[in-house]
Amino acid sequence: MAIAAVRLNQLVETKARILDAAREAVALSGWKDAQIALIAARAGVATGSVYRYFDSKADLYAQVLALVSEREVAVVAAIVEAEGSASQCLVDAIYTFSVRAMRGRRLAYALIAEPCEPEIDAARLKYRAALADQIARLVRRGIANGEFVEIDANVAASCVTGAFMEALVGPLAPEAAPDSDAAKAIAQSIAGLAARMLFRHAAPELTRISRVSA
Amino acid sequence: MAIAAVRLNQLVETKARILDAAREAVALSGWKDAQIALIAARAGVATGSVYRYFDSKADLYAQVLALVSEREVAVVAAIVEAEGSASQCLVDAIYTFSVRAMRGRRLAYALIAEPCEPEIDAARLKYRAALADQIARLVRRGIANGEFVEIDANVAASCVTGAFMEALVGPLAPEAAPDSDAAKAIAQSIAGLAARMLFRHAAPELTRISRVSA
DNA sequence: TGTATTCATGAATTAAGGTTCACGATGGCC
DNA sequence: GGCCATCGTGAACCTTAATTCATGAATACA
Repeated sequence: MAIAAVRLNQLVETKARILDAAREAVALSGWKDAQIALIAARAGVATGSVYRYFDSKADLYAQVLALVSEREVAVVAAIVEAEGSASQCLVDAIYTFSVRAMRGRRLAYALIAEPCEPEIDAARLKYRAALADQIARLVRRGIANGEFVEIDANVAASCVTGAFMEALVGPLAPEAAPDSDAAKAIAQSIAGLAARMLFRHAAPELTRISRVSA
Repeated sequence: MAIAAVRLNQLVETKARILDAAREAVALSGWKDAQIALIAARAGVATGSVYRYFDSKADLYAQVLALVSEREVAVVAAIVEAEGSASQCLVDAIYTFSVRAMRGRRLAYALIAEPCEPEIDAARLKYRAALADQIARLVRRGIANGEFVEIDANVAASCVTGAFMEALVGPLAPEAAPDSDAAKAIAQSIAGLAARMLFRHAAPELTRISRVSA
């Protein structure tokens, strides 16, 4: 039984190594390297072995997406749950998400926006939806306590999510060194802008933030 | 020469018929029907004939995208150029774009959000960029005359474009119920919200708009 | 009318990876 | 140690459309 546990552990480790290899390949050069044969080589297993752990390529990448996304959604969820005004939580959530995305720029781009196969693209929608759900909760809280304008929470959450996502990865996405002051300023701009959509009263601190980024 | 002109005309017509067939196929059932053989049959020509007019499948759909998109960008551009406050132009532009998109839901969904082949997806970026460019011009105008907060125009345009595009995806999705009254209300919500990001002073009329959609 | 050129055809070819599978190796169990 | 179940292997197989091309028809022009 003790030995069986070791064996099981190896299975889990191999699966993890394949997932890691897949994530790394995408983080390094995007979806063009997301080929089973390449991933297998990178993970140090045979092509066929990948199919001992995953039903299909789509299944593999759905799990890669889940792995990375769940962490990000959890981070945002924690901020959403935090004490403080809905306005502040909203700005914090977007700012934090943005900074984290900029840190893993290539991977974030791949997971959010890079053209990829339809099947993988479809899996991304779940991630986006999960993120928008967190924002929607915050929006409801802000509306309930009068901080935000009264508006359909789902539409508002879509707008907010779309705004910061597009600004982060869109064609006009700013290129700045991760963790640099410039990157932080951009994240602040984005967070400030996106959150402004909902504020019932203009946020005085935004002016300062916008000056920093200008 | 007169006969040669007729012949030339037929060539142009055939090309147009193929483009139309491609657009209609996508408008009817999305990218899964975007196959050369199907398009050819729909246009009443042989499969190979498509390649007399287009270099490749990607080329064909790039032209379909251009055809449809240029019209939409032109509509937005006209509104951007129009008299009036930048705020009003911005709301009008987004509202009009949204209403037009909802009118041709299936096509708009395919052109904006539906998972599709990477090569076609890449072509969509040009459209998005062209649209964002129009918004950016408006943002600069609004900043210049003091209507909008002072912020990097490209970041702001990305946020605005991302906001209304993302918000449209849900309502445009084939599974969403088409309802034109609700569509107008949603378009108003989206336009009001997205524009609010930039307003220096809260727009009093948004409250009314938000009530309509709530 | 003869001939060259262009255009249309659609079955056959290609391409590119995902997926399978027959076989060998390894570990667990008695 | 012998046997069974599981896992690893990677070359061969498939699948799915895009793309090509040899052939024939139609047209322009002399």
